[in-house]
Amino acid sequence: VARTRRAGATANVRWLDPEEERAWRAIATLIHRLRWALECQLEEDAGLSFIEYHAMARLSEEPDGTLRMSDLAAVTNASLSRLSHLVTRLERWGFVRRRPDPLNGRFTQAILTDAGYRKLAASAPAHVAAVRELVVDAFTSTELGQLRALSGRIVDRVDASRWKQLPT
Amino acid sequence: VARTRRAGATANVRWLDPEEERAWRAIATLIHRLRWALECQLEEDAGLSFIEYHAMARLSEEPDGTLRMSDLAAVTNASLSRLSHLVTRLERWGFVRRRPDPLNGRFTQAILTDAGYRKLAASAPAHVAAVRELVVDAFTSTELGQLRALSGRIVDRVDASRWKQLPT
DNA sequence: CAAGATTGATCTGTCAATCTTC
DNA sequence: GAAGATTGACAGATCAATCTTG
Repeated sequence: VARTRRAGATANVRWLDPEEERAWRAIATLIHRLRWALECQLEEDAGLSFIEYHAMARLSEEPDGTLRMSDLAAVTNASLSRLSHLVTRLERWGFVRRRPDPLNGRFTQAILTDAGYRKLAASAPAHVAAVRELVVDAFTSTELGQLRALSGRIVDRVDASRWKQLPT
Repeated sequence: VARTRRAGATANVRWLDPEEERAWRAIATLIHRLRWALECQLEEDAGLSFIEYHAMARLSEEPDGTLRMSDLAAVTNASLSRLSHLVTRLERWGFVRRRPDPLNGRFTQAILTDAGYRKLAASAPAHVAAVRELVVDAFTSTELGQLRALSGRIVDRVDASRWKQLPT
């Protein structure tokens, strides 16, 4: 992280010891490289970004392929503004369409089109294969459980922190 | 990931079972949210992005505060082009300066300035505190070791995959 | 007027093309 | 001519401001 003591930071900071430092670097590398690899895979194989793919995947899990923009933003960890730009793109490509929620005109529904379903169906196998290759198949089911638990603990910490908030 | 079977992807794909799916989602959430939280923390407390901070932190670890651009790119997981833009910014702010490597003019050295050291020293305590709060202090040292090992295994897989390559 | 959503300005990252040094 | 580095054009994300509906 920061072996900056010699630079004059003399405060009473609990610096990371070597063991902690190594663990932290491993995790920092993970969150960078794994993300990058999956972005590349989707870009190459499907011409979609990670978030575009996952937005469509989430829609496909709804019985009617429909979700409110604000709900979709929440499940994809995206800001509403980012999602709006992104859905504009997906709309231009014909994979999603938008309409005001009939039940409450303040909401906007994002709806996966038939072309969207087909795109997803064509893209999913390669993506799942990559997730297996890079993550799932690297572990026993016990280890996978550990990994899930440990990851969950960090995410809980984030949720409890002052940075839990996603952008506007 | 993609429960898209019903959308027509009938190929012989090994889809994720519920257990695997849950583990994968936990990791996918982790790599997104943790990164985001740390970006926010550094932005708020130091006005630096994650990668700007780490570029300076790596420089500070060298005895002379100096690293070749290509080496700095490698250790920060950045492309040379990204790093170049980024160092231009750091240079404008007075935290880093550049000069051709005296030993071999093809290389460019990035050098942390005194102002850069001071900036880092001022920024490090809050960042380390965040890393502790969100990650390190959430675990026993045994668990931290596990986390490091599990993360390392994924990174190894990425390195062995066709997506290991970083961009130009 | 508050919640949901969109838009436009701006900044950062990527990609391709270029420049320099050996 | 190839490795290291930079540059400029473009795509995508953020932030603040705005619009719309209840």
